[in-house]
Amino acid sequence: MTQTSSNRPVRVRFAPSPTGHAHMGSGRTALYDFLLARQTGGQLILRIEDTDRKRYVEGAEQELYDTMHWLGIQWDEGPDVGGPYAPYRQSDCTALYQEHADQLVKEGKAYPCFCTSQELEEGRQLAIKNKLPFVYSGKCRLIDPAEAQRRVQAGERHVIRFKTPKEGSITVRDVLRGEITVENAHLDDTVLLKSDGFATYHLAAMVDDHRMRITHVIRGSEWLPSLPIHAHIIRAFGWDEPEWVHLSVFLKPSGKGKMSKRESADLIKDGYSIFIKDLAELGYTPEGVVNWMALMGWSYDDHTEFFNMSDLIEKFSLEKLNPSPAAINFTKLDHFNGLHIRALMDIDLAARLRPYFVSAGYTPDDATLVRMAPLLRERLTVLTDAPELAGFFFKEDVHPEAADLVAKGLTAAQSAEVARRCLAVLSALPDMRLETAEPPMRELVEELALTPAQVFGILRIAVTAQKVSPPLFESMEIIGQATVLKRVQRAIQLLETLP
RNA sequence: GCCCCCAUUGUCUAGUGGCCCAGGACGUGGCCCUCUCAAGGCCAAAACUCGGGUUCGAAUCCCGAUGGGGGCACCA
Repeated sequence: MTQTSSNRPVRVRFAPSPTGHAHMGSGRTALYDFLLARQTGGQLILRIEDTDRKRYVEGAEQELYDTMHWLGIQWDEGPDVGGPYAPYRQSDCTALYQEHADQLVKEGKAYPCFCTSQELEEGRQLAIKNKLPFVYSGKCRLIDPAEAQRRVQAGERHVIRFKTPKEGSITVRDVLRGEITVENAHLDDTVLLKSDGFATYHLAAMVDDHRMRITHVIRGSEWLPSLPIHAHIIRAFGWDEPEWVHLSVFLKPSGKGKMSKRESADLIKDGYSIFIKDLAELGYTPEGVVNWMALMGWSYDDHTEFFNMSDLIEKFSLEKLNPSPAAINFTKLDHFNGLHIRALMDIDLAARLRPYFVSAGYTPDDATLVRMAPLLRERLTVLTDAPELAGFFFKEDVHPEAADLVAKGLTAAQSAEVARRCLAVLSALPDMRLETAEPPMRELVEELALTPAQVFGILRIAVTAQKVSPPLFESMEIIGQATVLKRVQRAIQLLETLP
């Protein structure tokens, strides 16, 4: 049985390679790791898997830390925070992996392989021709160990391969899928140590998971095919296996195939991205992103979908994970983001909006931002919507299109007259508060025998220069009487220029 | 080509033999509210891939087909 909620503390690890931006797939894995660790009072370990020097990207590690922290994920052990099982960066463990590989060679469970990549490629071609699995021929298994040892010591270029059993089968257990049995004949003699002396994932991850006392390995299902090999390696060392949890893959929004680089580029044009760093810049909140990611492949019950981090820590369970591939649904992200924006308090929303106004070129003051918050809250899908919707609050002057000031069903001259009547009413007011401004304006609408839409429409364009805006009277209250009157006067002038 | 995994509305899912002529959410359409836009409320359309079993009874169990996905590197 799986041990999860209300069970003993887990030790889980999030083990990314610093090869690029963190995407939602790794974000979701890290999230589940974090939730499980917190729920059980266990530990989350961050481990950097940088055994491939060719793919290493400078700065990726720092960006990863920033991204995870933005999401609200913290770890208990890692290269940046230390811990009892250091080092937490695999490039610092090269000697350790070599010792483990040597041990297997000495025990006859692994062997040096001197084949060149050209020979390997020929082997693959042969396999295609004979409709056989693409596995290594095992040619170097036949070399006498003493002879192999001599060649290694002579400095001949080689790798270390695992001696996978050729007979029988192996059964492994995945928490979401149950037992999986594979014929050993279909398994490869996997490379453990590369010719540059660095370990492959297969060796390094198994050694580290063991020495770091990892209880649950949560990773993407692209690892499922190599799970039997990993089990063989672990058993060769005589270690205990962790619980294996292979998460479903994400499909592109159409549901046809995995996300590709090209898809990602197209996505940005629509204001979406699979990279978490981009999501932050596009105006998504960590709460929205977390809620959305958590529900991709996991569910709680029939009617609860709104979760914050502490809800998730309480409710998450491995049992409710879904093994089938899931199409990414960005409109659902929009939905969750809107929900979480609406759950924000005024002061919090104001603080989050500030940088977006700044980068749009405005100089917002905090007091105004806080007063605007209740007006914007229900109208935002992403935080980046705010400057376009509410930039007029911070503009000295506003520049409406004259034609837009003409109300539906009225001429320019009639609209100008309406604007003048509005000006008269508004300038007679003691202040611009909603309670003082709205009643007389409603009376004016009746007196003119027009609709509220006509009169307030003219005013809206005059004051905001926008056809769509936050509620008019509340907005005028924030802008203040002097500015409102100035803008209405300007609108009258504009209307008078029209034929 | 070989191996593995998966399969409920357009999408994410609930559902573990009778409570299901299948529930929720997003999206879509309509209505209400309304100073615009949202938000909110109400309503609607929309699914158990197919074929065989097992059983009194199957979305649920078994087999097969089909479809989808993943993997087959000295990448992780």
